Amino acid sequence: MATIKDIAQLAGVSLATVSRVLNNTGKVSPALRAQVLAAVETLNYQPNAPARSLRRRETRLIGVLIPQLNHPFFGTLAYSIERFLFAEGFRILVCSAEEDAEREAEYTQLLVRQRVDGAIVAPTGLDLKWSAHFAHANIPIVLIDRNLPEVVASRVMVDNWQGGYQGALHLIELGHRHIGIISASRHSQAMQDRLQGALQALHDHDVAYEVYQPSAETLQQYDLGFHAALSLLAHQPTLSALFALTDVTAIGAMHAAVSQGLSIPEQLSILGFDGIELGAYLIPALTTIAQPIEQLGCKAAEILLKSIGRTQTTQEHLILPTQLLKRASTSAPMRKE
Amino acid sequence: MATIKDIAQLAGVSLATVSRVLNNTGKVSPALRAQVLAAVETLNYQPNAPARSLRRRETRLIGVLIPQLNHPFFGTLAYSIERFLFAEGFRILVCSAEEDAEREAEYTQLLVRQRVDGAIVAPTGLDLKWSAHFAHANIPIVLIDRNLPEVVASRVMVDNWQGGYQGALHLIELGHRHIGIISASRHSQAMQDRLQGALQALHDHDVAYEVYQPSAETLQQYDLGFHAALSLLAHQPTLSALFALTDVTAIGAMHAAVSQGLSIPEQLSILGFDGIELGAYLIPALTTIAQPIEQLGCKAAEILLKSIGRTQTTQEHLILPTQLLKRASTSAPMRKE
DNA sequence: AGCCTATCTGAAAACGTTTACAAAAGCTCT
DNA sequence: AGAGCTTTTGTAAACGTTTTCAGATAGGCT
Repeated sequence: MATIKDIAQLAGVSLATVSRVLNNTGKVSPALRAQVLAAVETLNYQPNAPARSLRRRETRLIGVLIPQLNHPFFGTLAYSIERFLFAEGFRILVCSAEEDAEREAEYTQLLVRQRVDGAIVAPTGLDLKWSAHFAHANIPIVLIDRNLPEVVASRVMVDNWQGGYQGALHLIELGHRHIGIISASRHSQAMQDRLQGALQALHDHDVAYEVYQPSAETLQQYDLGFHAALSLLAHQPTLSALFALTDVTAIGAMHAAVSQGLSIPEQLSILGFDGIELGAYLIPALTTIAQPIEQLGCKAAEILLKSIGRTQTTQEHLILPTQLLKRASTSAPMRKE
Repeated sequence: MATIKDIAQLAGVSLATVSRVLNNTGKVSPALRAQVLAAVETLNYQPNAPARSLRRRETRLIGVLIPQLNHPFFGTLAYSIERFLFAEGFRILVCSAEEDAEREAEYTQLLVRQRVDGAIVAPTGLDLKWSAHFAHANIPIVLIDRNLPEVVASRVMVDNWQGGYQGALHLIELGHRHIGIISASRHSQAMQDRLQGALQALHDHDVAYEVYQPSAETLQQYDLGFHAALSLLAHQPTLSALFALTDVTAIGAMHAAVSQGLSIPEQLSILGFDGIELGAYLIPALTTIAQPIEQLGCKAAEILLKSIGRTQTTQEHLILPTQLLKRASTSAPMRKE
């Protein structure tokens, strides 16, 4: 691989001059500039990023730490971040913590060692070790999706409470009077907020409900939705709608309903939460409370970029609204006679 | 951030000694080792990866260049690669080319500049510029999923022809005697292989068929499946099964069939190809010819790692078999009277 | 010609590691 | 005590950039 030295030699100039034309910094005469450029061309020179990072003390690398890369929500998130940052000349290092605090901390150290210029992290929330690593290395971070009050950092979140309210309201307005709610996790703040929002709407309109809370954290979301729906439907035959606090959970619930011979939405309405793309592919397509995933990623990246370089920045807290995506899995309840 | 120098100072030893204990290389007395380790601990030292890369002339970074990160197939692929390489102490730099040759080439240069130790690439196939960049920089690559005969490199592929044959055979054995095939792209070698395999099976068993080939490349796979199914069903009312050469295309076809009031699989069987996870979530769950996605990623990573460091390696060509995932979207044709 | 400025160029020092080499220190033996 | 080892340690030179600083060159004046 050609280095700046080779170029200097071939062009008959000094290292400094080469560096200057490569970076468009300082003054260099048109003649020399042309020679250098020619040499760059013939040698097919590509600057050595590690060397440059070492000297410049910046890597133009951003760490993206998410709980699961293969989950459609986080996949889309990573994708939107990648797109935004690419345009700004940054690359991303994706790390999938697998919902495991150990792995999360390990990955964080890796990012620190890599000297990323910043990081966007959707924490597992199980542990805060990782944040100390970033803090100690003085690496700016932006929290995304999952709120952790203890961590001081900018954050961009979704208004989960409002989403929960909105979702429940949708079902109420359709005419449902007995609604099942399937929560996806007992410990996640986001889930609690969604649940509280939904409950508020139900109270406000004086509608009956049942809540299913998972006992253990270990279950996969799909299975959880499946079992939750089965259990709710068995014990509460008058339920006419299910509000699953996660799309994947909602899909599990859909399968459970079908397995019981119920038709959706005629006999049972099902509402999800997240707005992942695959929901649109289902039959019937899933009505859902959509998070602005793309925007979440872009805003986080934008805020992060602003805080890189600054020594002291104020923390921004951005809360984005959810949106009801009315598709085919919800409708007015069937009249029972 | 603490450097090796700070450690040396605090521990009262030389830089070389610190480096030696950090890397477990060379001999160092237990006493000094302990002092160094203590200093590392108190200073919370994290090695500077760029500096290390510069000196060692290796980055432990692997580029992963895929056409679309948000496509479930490639998302899963990236994920499986990430997992495998993490265990081996490598990180990945994911790049999503967006099915755009320009972007692909641009990303390649980026990876070269980053001095990745190797790359796994699923080429868009539109152009070969990228491969020249890697070759010139002497960076080993492994081709995955899409075969490009012109590129000299190891590759791990799926036996698309056999998958096509297997899929058609499945439908034939169910009793279908008039089968529609929806190809997803006219130019992709993989699609052609799948198509040829399917046609062979149809000829071998003397079964009638219709093929739909997209005219332009621009359509999204889902829309393509939708329109293809609509067109086939309109012109060929005796079709009892559709074989879509891509899962997402199959999903489009499913929606089209439902929109025509057909029930799946009773009135129309639908078979996909890829084995993406979301197929299992559909109702009815999609029967498909599954690619061993996880294995594809792991094997590619494994082969790549073997060739890093070696100056001259033989090229490996690995061809993995597909597998029929019998789910709910195919069945024997309904008897018509 | 001589001086002053403005412009351009190059030598050399950094950035944080690893490593070849040499120096030092500890042995064992005569 | 010193020779001849082996083991442990330190010094200094790389790796490929960027950047400071001083030096060179050229032009415009008197």
